[in-house]
Amino acid sequence: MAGQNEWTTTKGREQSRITIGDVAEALGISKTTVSRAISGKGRIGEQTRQRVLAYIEENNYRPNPMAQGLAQSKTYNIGWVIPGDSTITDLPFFQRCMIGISEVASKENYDILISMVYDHELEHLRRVVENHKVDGIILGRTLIDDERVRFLKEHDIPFVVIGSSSEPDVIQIDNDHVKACRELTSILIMKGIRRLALIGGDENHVVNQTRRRGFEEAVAEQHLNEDDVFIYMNGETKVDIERSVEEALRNQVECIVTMDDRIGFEVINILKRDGIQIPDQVKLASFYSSDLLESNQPAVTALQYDPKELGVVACRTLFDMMNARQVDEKVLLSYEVALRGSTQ
Amino acid sequence: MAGQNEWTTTKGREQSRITIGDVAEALGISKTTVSRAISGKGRIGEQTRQRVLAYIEENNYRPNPMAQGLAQSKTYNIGWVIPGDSTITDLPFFQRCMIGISEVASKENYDILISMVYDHELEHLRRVVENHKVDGIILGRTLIDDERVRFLKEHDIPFVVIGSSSEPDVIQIDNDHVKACRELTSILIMKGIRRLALIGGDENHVVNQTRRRGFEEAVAEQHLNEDDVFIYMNGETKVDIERSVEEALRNQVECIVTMDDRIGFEVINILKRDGIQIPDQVKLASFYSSDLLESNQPAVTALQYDPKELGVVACRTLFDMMNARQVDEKVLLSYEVALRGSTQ
DNA sequence: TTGAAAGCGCTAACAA
DNA sequence: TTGTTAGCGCTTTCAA
Repeated sequence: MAGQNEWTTTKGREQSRITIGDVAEALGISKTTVSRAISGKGRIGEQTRQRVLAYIEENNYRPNPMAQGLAQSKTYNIGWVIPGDSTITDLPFFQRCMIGISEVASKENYDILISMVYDHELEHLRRVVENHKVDGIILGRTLIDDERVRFLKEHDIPFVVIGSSSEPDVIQIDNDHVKACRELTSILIMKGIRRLALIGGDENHVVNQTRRRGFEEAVAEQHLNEDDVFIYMNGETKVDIERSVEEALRNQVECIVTMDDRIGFEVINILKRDGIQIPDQVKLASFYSSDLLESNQPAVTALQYDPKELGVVACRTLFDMMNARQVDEKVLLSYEVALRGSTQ
Repeated sequence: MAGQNEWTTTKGREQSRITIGDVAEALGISKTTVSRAISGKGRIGEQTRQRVLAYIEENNYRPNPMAQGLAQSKTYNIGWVIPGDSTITDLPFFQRCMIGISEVASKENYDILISMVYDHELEHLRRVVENHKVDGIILGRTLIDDERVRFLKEHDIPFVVIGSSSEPDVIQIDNDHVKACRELTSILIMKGIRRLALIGGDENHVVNQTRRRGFEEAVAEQHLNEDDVFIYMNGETKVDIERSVEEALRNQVECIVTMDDRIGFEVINILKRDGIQIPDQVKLASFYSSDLLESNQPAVTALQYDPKELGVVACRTLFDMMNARQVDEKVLLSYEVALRGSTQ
């Protein structure tokens, strides 16, 4: 347990590092030429280019990103900001987004600087931005009134948001929640369901508002009786959800729709506990799917999105912005409705 | 949906940036002096120091980390590597570790470069290391035979591992799993339990091996009959776990011990489904706790660790290494045994 | 206690 | 097509 260990100094390591100057000297050409061979910018003879590339490959030379950064005012990092209060259910979503981001970023030789920031606690975000540690930022979940968004707008750094924002002039990548929720709800109604409840989470999250809107639009379009529809928001704790479920059942709804997988999962547990059969006694659907719901018995009808694709598109868009290309203010990705046993 | 948007060029933004030269000029002193005031290195008059600091504060000047980096061969980034195949149950653990890491790193003006790497797919890790994007690395979960560890050792970059490694000369920060598992197991035995089963996960994870060892040591110390003890490893899927539980029950164990919260949770679901009462018909304990187990009815007896503290210690240790200070090869953090209703 | 000057490794005008 | 020459913004000898 107590072995001691000492480290070579930084200097010791760095000595081994080969620079663009070394390459140039070895090849009897100038640094500029080497630089051009690497970057592809500027004219250069195909022959020299190959020679340089070959040498570089062989001696596995790598440009020093710090030096590149200093010369080009670039960091080769993008910031990935997720909420500090992420729960276990958010995490897999962010993880998959990140896989997409990472994939795109890697191709451009960029890395991901991660930053967890709590609402109203921008300290870390501020550091990253003011220290110019990143060239652009991707923001995870957004709130209705998001300080982070406002902060970034003020600082005039390229950023995109995964999710939707109520703030104007913010580049957003999101799934088409309104349309998706409208479609799923409509399908349920067309299946003959006449009384239904929606149980949702924090009203301050843009996504929850959006889902609610989709639900309500379907209800209106399908001319459902308003008295047959029950909406319970802010289902944060188990107790909240329990109360909502009870009330929904008391109101004899035929189907409970939950806004996300966490709530869906809680509802399942409550129903199981009380011995209420899905879908025989009450049907269940969710506006967001996950393993938890898919592997349930019966599997739960739900909307399916592709978080990784969100990450990919967000990152591409961010690069467009960083390169001063035009981008759409809002991109909406598609979704799938997965009808499963819980609404049979 | 289709608003167009264009971005100011990098140049436009950078113009506003104030440099150490500007500060020096404004104050009528040299860049060197300003640099000294900021870094605290070298002699400098208290008066000038204050004057510089005040000016900097007022005009909120920030040193350009790229330039600092280039001059000092530092990146001011540390790498945080987590397995690409992390599951929903791993994520909260990593998240909390990261909070601890971030806390320590921030104080040293460091940021976190995150990298998800899959087993046998070191590409991204290689990029980060070979491009010298980080000054040191913290590795998340470790495997018995970990390619990442070997890769990092070869590259002679400071790194620490959260968890344990079978590889020699690797700096490790971990909880004292052996002792913890031995203690919990002993307590169970001393409570009078004579037949018990252990259900564990992937045998290739160091942590699972370690937990098993603790369990076995307790069994030996307490002179339990070997025929009364059943160990089932590699409980990856629901089906695996189901089989283990069935077998354990057939063997009439009095208590099931699970290696982590995921398995514990599965066991709970199986027992509930089959109408087997905890703790009346069988007791349950887990070598790793989480919300899932704590909020269960009855709450599950389990070992409690503090992932954030792991992150804190890991990061501090890493800084020690980066500064060529001596560090212990292995640091073991403590734990708590939480006795709850499931073993009453 | 302060400053001048060189240099970190790379890019980009401008010349040739 | 290639090279020369200034920087990028900061640190760090070395000298004053």
